[in-house]
Amino acid sequence: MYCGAVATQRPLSIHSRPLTENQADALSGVFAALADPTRLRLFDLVRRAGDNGICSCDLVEPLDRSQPTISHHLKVLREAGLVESRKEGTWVWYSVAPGATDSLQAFVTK
Amino acid sequence: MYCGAVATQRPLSIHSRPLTENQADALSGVFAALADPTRLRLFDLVRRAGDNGICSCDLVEPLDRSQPTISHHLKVLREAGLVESRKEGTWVWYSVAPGATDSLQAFVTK
DNA sequence: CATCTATTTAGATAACTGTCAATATAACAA
DNA sequence: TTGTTATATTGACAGTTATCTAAATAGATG
Repeated sequence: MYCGAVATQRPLSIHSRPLTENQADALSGVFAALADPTRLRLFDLVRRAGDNGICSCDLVEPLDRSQPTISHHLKVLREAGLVESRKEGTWVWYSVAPGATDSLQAFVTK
Repeated sequence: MYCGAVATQRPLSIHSRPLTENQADALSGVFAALADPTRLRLFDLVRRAGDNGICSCDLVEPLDRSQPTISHHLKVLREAGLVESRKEGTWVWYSVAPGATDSLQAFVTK
């Protein structure tokens, strides 16, 4: 068990502590939302669309997946807080949620 | 199919194009490595250890998982290019790989 | 060599996930 | 109302994964 480790290392930030179980659950959930290639490309496409967003109907063809599959992935992204949607008639427009990647940035750049 | 979308949005960077399938595969793999709470906490602990790294034996107890499970997760992190390991006697020391989070930062901050 | 310890590998299992076809729902239009 | 279109939900299935116990490997030390 003892391997001669010494406690001389300096924490990355004096204000932060190791991730708690709850923090890790929450943050890993956001990572998980982007851990699928189809979903990652979906998020990328939505992000490129800017403030107007992009119609769900325009996301099926470029990703070569069935419409239900795209719908499912968009739901995952939405529930992870990465995108938001607004309904307009029969169409649904997706755009990047405000602060979507804040938690990721905070973790990845610290 | 047609939903009245107009191509007025400006790309996030004139130098970047939508993620290709290959790019998405690669990048989502890195996200996947951090998409598990235990692995995320592992990476966090390794990162806090600084340049010296941290002995694998000191990662089992704080995460409350069996030693083989921790070994498995460290392998996943290593294969994702997030950590590197060096053997010292019977112990293995883990530290953050150089440029570990570069691809994540590039995607998340763009 | 024999033994002890740290780590990895193997095998098993339960849970989760990405996908599709089929169906349901919702909104518009005639 | 009837029909058409866009999206969501359901149910199924194959593949992946997180976890454990048990066993194997590797290195240190008598």
